[in-house]
Amino acid sequence: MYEVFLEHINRKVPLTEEDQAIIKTYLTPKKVRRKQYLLQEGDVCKNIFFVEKGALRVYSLDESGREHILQFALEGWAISDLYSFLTGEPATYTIDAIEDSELVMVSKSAHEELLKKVRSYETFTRLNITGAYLAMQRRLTSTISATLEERYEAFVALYPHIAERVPQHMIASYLGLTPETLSRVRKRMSKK
Amino acid sequence: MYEVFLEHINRKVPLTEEDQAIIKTYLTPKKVRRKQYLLQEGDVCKNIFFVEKGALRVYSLDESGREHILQFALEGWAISDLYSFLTGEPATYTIDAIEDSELVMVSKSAHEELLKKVRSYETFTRLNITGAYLAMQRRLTSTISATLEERYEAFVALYPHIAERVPQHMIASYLGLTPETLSRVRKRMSKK
DNA sequence: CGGAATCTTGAAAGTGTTCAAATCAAGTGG
DNA sequence: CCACTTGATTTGAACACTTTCAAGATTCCG
Repeated sequence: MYEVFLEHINRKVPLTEEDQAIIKTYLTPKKVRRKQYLLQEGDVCKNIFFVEKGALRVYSLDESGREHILQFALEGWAISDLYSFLTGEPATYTIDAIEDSELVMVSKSAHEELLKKVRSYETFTRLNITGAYLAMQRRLTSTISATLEERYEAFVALYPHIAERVPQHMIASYLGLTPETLSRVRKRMSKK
Repeated sequence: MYEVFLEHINRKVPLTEEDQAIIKTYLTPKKVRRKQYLLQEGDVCKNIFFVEKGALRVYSLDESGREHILQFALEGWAISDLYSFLTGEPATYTIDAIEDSELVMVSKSAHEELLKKVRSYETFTRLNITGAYLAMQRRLTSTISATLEERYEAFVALYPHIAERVPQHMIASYLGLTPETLSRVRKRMSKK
């Protein structure tokens, strides 16, 4: 158990056997079914989830009830409402499962102790958040300056596995446009 | 010298006198004039800059030569093309000074050594990037789901000091709209 | 003072959204 | 395994909003 997760850390920061043993004692496994909530807007986010298997999404809801997907997470990815997790404020995002999934949970107290006790865990956390920051930076730049075609193309090029597994209206939501528009964009593109 | 920078770290992670002394040996001061480049697209970004005084911006240029501002940086903020800095790839962003500014530079080798030698520096780096990540997440959510009025209002509420010191067309660029549109948005808002 | 940059305003063009309906695909229960 | 219900995707037409292009007004800085 926890192999996917530990292997994922190991790829970024080499872990000693001892580190691995310590880390394991702080982890909790969790299985969720398709459409099941992991976090609902308004609740406090008490965990970081690592995906061992399956697919999830984080999204916000606006006044008119529309969903805006902030992030997808497949195998090897981490998912959380980080602001709520760190501050204890109510979550502004909702997390649910797109497919039946198997997760590893790290609670807030576990996370804090691991940061203190296992330096490699802090380094892993730093590298992880740095990667997430850079990915989001690219996405923001593309959202602000690229055409719809380019944005959809860039998404498929960067996350082909997601495009295959996730319904189109969710990809539209991630890209910040309506399902109708994405359908038309795809049609325009297929004509070339 | 370096007081603003060290004080900024201290606010996030308490530093011992010894830590401070070590860190100081890795820093280099730099002054730049208004409109001066710190980094140009295509060059490799060799430093992280901390602003002690002044105002800077990071932006990308699209095919038609339009500027898209990714970030402003005032006193106490850090600025860099992090992807280029970390990977050694050519920068996709340009950095220049909006006002005459005083900076503290951390070179790549200095950054790496500090991460290894001074644990508080790694913790500071982790907290810093986490804060930047959360700020960008809010911005992305607002870009995708809010109206122009709301986005401009949120920007002014969050960064009043920037709105005062930076020309409007740069704020328009940051928000991802044309200067004309921002002018009209402001007019609409003032009528209420 | 004078030129450059900035901000504002107008009208036309372009682009994405909305709303409604049709088509297609998938999952469920009999 | 088929019939049925529900969800997802596509298409069309009218509409709303932002951009573009051009020009005028204002402010800033050398």
